[in-house]
Amino acid sequence: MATIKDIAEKTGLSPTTVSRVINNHPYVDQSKRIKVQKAMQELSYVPNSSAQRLRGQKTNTVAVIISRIINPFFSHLVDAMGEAATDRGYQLLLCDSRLDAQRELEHLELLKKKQVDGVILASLQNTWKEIEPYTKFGPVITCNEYDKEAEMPMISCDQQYGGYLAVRHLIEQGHTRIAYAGGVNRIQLTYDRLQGYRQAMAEASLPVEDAFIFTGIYGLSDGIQVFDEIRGMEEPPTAIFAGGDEVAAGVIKQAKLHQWRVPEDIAVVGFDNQPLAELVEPGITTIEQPTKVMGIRAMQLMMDMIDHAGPVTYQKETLPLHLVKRGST
Amino acid sequence: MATIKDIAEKTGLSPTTVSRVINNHPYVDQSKRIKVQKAMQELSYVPNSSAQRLRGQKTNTVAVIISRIINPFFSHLVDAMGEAATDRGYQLLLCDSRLDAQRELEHLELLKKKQVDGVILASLQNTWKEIEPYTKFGPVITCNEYDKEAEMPMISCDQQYGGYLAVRHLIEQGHTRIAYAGGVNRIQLTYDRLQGYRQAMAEASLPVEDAFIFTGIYGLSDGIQVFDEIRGMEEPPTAIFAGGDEVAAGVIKQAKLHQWRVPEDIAVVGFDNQPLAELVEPGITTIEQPTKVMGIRAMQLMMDMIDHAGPVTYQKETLPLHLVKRGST
DNA sequence: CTGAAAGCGCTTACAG
DNA sequence: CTGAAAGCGCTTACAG
Repeated sequence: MATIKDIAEKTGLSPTTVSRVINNHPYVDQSKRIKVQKAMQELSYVPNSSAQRLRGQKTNTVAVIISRIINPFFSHLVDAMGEAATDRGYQLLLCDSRLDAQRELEHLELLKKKQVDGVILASLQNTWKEIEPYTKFGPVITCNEYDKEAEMPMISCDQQYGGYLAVRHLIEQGHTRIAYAGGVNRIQLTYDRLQGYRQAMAEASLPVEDAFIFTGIYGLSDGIQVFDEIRGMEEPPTAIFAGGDEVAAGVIKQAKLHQWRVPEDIAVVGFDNQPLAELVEPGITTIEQPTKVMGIRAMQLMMDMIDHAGPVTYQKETLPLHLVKRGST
Repeated sequence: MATIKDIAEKTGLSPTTVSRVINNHPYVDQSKRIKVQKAMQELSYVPNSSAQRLRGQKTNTVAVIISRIINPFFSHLVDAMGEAATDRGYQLLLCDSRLDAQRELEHLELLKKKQVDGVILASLQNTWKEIEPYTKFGPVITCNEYDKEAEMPMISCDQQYGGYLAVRHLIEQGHTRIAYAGGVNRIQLTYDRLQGYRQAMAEASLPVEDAFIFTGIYGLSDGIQVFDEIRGMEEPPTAIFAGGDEVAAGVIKQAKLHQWRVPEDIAVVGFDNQPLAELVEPGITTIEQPTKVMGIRAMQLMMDMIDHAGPVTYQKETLPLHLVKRGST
């Protein structure tokens, strides 16, 4: 493995000069520059990145923490972030927490280790109290998730409004008995969606029945289970707002299995507008999040923070959300 | 940011001793060990990873090259690899080529830069000729994709057999006019699936019509387009083997739109057994790949190669593939 | 335009 | 059991 010293020896120049041509400095004699470039070619020399990082105190890498990459929402978000990073010569280090708070903290250690220049939290398993100590080691921002108490930049969508939009739509379709099936309320984002549900119900003077509120619901199988519970009710809801398209797909799948018609017997609204939303039958009415824009904005903000390195004014940015109507309502 | 020197000063010991306790060396006086640990706590010290990497000539990171993370096949593969890596203290650096050969080569440069200890190619846009020079800078293996000429370890599935299984199944269902819609033949994996198709057809003495062979087909919209072409044919096929579940889903979606019944008017077989295969209606008969096992095996093999660092005997490993029967056939 | 020297933060023989 | 010294491969003032 060739080093800068090898190039220096081969060309009879100093490592300093070689370094200058590597980094495209001006004030290097043209003929020497060419000589160095030729030698680098011949020895297929590439600068050692650990040495550059150690010396430069910069990694050009940002860590992105998500809960799990197999969730299409995250894979699309990461895809957009990665593109934005590459455009400016940054790398993205993918870290999944698998919903484990401890693991999330371990990933934040990357900042202390100087293995990354900054961290984007797209999933949030800890509270601001746990996160805060890390912020003094480098920029930390949130994307998608947020925390009311946190004092860091956050790029997100108005989840309460999303929940409100979904439920208002169901109410407009004439429903009064509406169920909710979402994640865990400890997470702000989930909690807010439920608040949006309550807001729409209150606005229409409709009562909220405890039995219609399902929490800790995430995937397809959860959706199936929720439907089974609904099916067993004396007076079941006629509509359900699910906190994810996969949950919605599970409800629909199971409903059809039991000969319930969608949307006639049960109407369903999902969340995210994932590809599967238009593949299942009927298509899922859903709340679309501007995933791509959100990812790009978050990565750009992060890179700006790193590049300017000044104390960035703490800011929140909220992106619009809208309803996509399909056959399930 | 505390360094090893800070800890040494604070405790009145040498950096050497501090390093010893960081690395859990034996032969450190117990009381001193505790003193150092306390100081590390207080200064919230974490070793600088660039320094460790530079000094140790090891990164504990492996690069995984895929074409695009939003492809569920890859997100599941990466998920499995990531878990296997974490289990042994390795990190996974995700690199997407977006099907661009040049970008793939740039990712291979990570090996020269010593930013990773090895590379797993789960997507392959270059030929062995281009890849080969990189192999002298560290272990490079293939997972999922393969190349007949390449002399590197490869963990993969027998794609020809997969294609054969799919088409034989259609033939057993009584079909004789069978179309194929897959990727680009420049890729060995794709080419082999088509060979499997030909093999099954030949075995049943069925002719292969050129008009029934569609290549360069990848996503949902490609599937829609393929169906539209089929619909316009004088004598259309009665079945189609698609090189991916998304393509299959596109065909089915468009078929239903035009009132063709699936499988009565057109039977469809997909590939990968992705979640969506059981969500669409009818469910997609598909070829299941042991994605998880493949990912874990590849990562383990890579870590073995890195850890033993000896010249690994060049090996190929082929994993089983099987048919999952659903409503689309 | 060019080079010698110092140093980024660590670890590992080596000597005690 | 412990420490001084060298060195991993680079870049950046500094002096010329």
